[in-house]
Amino acid sequence: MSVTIKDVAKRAGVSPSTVSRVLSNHPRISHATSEKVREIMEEMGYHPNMMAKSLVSKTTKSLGVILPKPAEELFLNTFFMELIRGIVTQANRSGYDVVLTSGASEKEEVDAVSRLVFGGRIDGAILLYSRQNDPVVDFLSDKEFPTVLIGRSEQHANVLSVDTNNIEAAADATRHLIQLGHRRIGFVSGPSELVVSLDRISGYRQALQEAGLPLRDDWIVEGEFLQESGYRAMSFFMNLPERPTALVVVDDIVSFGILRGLHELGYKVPDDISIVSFNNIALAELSTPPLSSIDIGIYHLGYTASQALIQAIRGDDHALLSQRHIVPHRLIVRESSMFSPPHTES
Amino acid sequence: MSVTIKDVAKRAGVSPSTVSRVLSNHPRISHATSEKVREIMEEMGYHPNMMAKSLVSKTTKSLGVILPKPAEELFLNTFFMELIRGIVTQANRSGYDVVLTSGASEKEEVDAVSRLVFGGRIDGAILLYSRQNDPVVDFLSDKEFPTVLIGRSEQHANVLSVDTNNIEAAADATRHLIQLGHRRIGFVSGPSELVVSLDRISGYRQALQEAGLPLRDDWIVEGEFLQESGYRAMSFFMNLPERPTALVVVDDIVSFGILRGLHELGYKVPDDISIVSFNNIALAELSTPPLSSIDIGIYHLGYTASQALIQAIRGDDHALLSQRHIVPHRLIVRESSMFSPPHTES
DNA sequence: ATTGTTTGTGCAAACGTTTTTACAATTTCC
DNA sequence: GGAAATTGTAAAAACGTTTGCACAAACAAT
Repeated sequence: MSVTIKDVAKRAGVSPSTVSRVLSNHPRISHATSEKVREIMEEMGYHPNMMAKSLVSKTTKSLGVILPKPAEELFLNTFFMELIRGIVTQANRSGYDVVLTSGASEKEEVDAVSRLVFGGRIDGAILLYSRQNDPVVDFLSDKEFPTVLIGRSEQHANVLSVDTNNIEAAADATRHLIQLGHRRIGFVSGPSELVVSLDRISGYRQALQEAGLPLRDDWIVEGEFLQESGYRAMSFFMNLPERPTALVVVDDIVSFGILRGLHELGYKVPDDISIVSFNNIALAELSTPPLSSIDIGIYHLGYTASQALIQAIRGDDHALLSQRHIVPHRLIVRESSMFSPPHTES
Repeated sequence: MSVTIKDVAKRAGVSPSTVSRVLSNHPRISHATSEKVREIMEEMGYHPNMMAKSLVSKTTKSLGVILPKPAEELFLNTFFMELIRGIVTQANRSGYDVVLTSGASEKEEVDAVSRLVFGGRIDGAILLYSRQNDPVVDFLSDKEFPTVLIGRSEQHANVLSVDTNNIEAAADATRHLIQLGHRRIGFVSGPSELVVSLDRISGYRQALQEAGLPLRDDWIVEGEFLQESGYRAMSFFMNLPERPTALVVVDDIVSFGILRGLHELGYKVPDDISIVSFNNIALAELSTPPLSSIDIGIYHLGYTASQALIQAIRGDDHALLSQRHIVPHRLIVRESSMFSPPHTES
C-alpha cells in the first residue's frame, strides 16, 4: 500500500487538491504551504501514481517503438541497438519512457500497435525501418496518431520522418573513389523494395555522371543486407572479364561478406579493389582491413526521431508536422579505400 | 473521445459491470449476453483503456528493462540487441509490454528505476549486465520488487537470475583446444570486477588441471570487452619467448582485436595460433577466419529472463524465487581452431 | 466604507475500469 | 410445493489523480 496524495494531504492538514497543485507548481499556491507539503512528501516517500495521472490527463509520457517484424538479418546489425539507444536517451531526458514492441507477423504487429494506441499506453510512435506499404504506417497515419518514421516512405508524405540524405551520401562515397582515381566503380545494392536502396543507387549514378563516367547498369548488383549477398556480389564482379577497381556497397555487413570472399580468393583490399560502404557500424573499424564507410549518425537518427516525436506530441506544431528531418552524414576514410587503383586503361 | 465500457453497455442495454465481465470471461455470464456484447464491442470499435485497468488492478502488464549506464563498449556488441529481442518476444507473447530505460549516471539510473517502480509503471524489472554492488539491484531487492538479473551477482543471492554456466563453458572451450593437441594455452580475460570474467578463468583452470597441464598465471591477461584489449593481449603473448599455441578469449569482440593484430604481424590463424572465444555473436562467423566460439544463447537468455520474471510476478512462486536459471551453451567450432598446434616439445 | 480584484484553498466531479454486494429469476432438491 | 441452491445481472464503491467552480480572506481602488 503506497503513499497517496490523500495521505500526504491528511498529514499536511490540507486538501488533496492542494497537494496536487503543489506537485504541478500551480501559481496560486503559497510558498509556505508548498514548502510544508513538499517536506511531508519527502518524509513520507510519496511518489505519484502514473496510472492515475495518465487516466485523467489522457497522456502517458511514453513513446512506442515498433521493432520491425523479426527479419533476422536486421538484428545482426548493431544498427538497431544504436538507434534505440539514441531514442531512449533523448526520451528519458525529456521525461518520456519508451515502450518496445514487435510482432512475429504483420498482423501481430498491427495488433500490438493498436493495443498500445487504443489502450492509451503511448502518446506517440516511432517506426524503425518501415517497408513500402507498411500496414502499421497506414494504421497510424490513418488515426493521425503522432508518428515518426525512421527512414523515408514514398507514400506517406504526411508522416513525420527522420532520415539520411541517402542520395547525397551515396554520391559522396562515389566521389571519394573517383577522386582517388577510380574510373570503374561497381555498386552493390540492397533489396529494391527499400527506398534506401533506390536512393543510394541514384546518388551513385549522379556522381558518375558528374564525373563524366559511363553508367553501366550491369555493374549494379542487387542483394540483401546479408553477408552472403556480399559474397555473391564479389564472385560476380571478380569473374567479369573487365572488373571494377572499386565498389560502393550499401551496408557494412554486406561489405564484410565481400572482404571475406576477396580474402579467400587471395585478393588484397585496397590494392586489388577498393571498397566504401554505408552505416559505419562499430565493427567497420575492426574488420580486416578497416572499412571506409559513410557514417550516417545512427544514434543521432534515433535521438532526432525521439525529439521530433515529442515535439509533435506537445503540439509544437509550427507547421512542422509532415516534415522530414535530415541527419547529416560523413565519410569515414579507412584502409579499404586508401590507395589509388592499379594502372589500367579504361 | 474513444469508446468506453459505458458506451458499449448503453448500446447493449446492459450495465457496465456486465460488459466488464464479458471482457474477463466471467463464468456467470450468459452466452446470449456475451455474444451480443461482443458484437457491439466489435461494431463500435471498443478497446479497453489500459490506464484505467491498471489503476484498479494495480498491475500494468509491463516489464522494465534497465539498460546499463552507457558504457559505450557494450553497445558495440550485438549482444544487447539479441538479449532485448529475446525479452521483448517472450514478453509480448505473454501479453506484457516492455519499457526500456537507461541513465547517464548511476544516480540517474536509480532515479529512473524508482520512478518506474514507485510510479506503478512496471510490474517487474530485468537488469542487464549488473555490476558488483549495483545500486539498482540493491534498490530493487530491498523493495522486494520482482527482479531478474541477467548474469550472476555474488551479493544478491535472493534475486532471481538467468545466467550461463560460465565455469563449464570456459572449461569446454579449453578442453576443445586440449583435444586438438594444444598444451600451451593462454587466457584473455575481461575486467576482474565482473563475475563472468572470474568464472571463465575458473573454468579454464579447471580444464587445464583435469588434463594435468600446468597452471601459469602469467598466461592470463586481463582487459576489457574491447577490441583494443585483444590487440594488446596479442602483443603480449606474441612477444613471449615461449608462446602459447592457443588462446581462450573472453569475448568475440576481443578476439576480433586479436585476429586483426595477428593479421597485421603476418601470423596465420589457426596455423600459428588457435583461438576460441565466447558469445558467438553473429559476426563471429563473418570474421577472417571465422571464429570458434561458445554460443551462450543470448536470445534464449533474454527469453528465459522474461519468462522467469513473469512467473515471479504471477506469483507462481513454488519456491522458485531466488532461483538461478542456467541457459545451456554450446561450442561452435569454426576455422580459428580447426587445426592442431605446430609441432614443438612443451 | 463599499466595491472590486487578487490570492489561497477546499469540494466534488471526472477519468474508465474492476469488484463486492445485493437481488431477482430460475432451477434443483426432498 | 416450498426451501435451498444456482444463475444472471445491476448498483455502487473504489483505484489515485486533476481541475473547474466556489468561496473566504486579504488587499486595492474608488
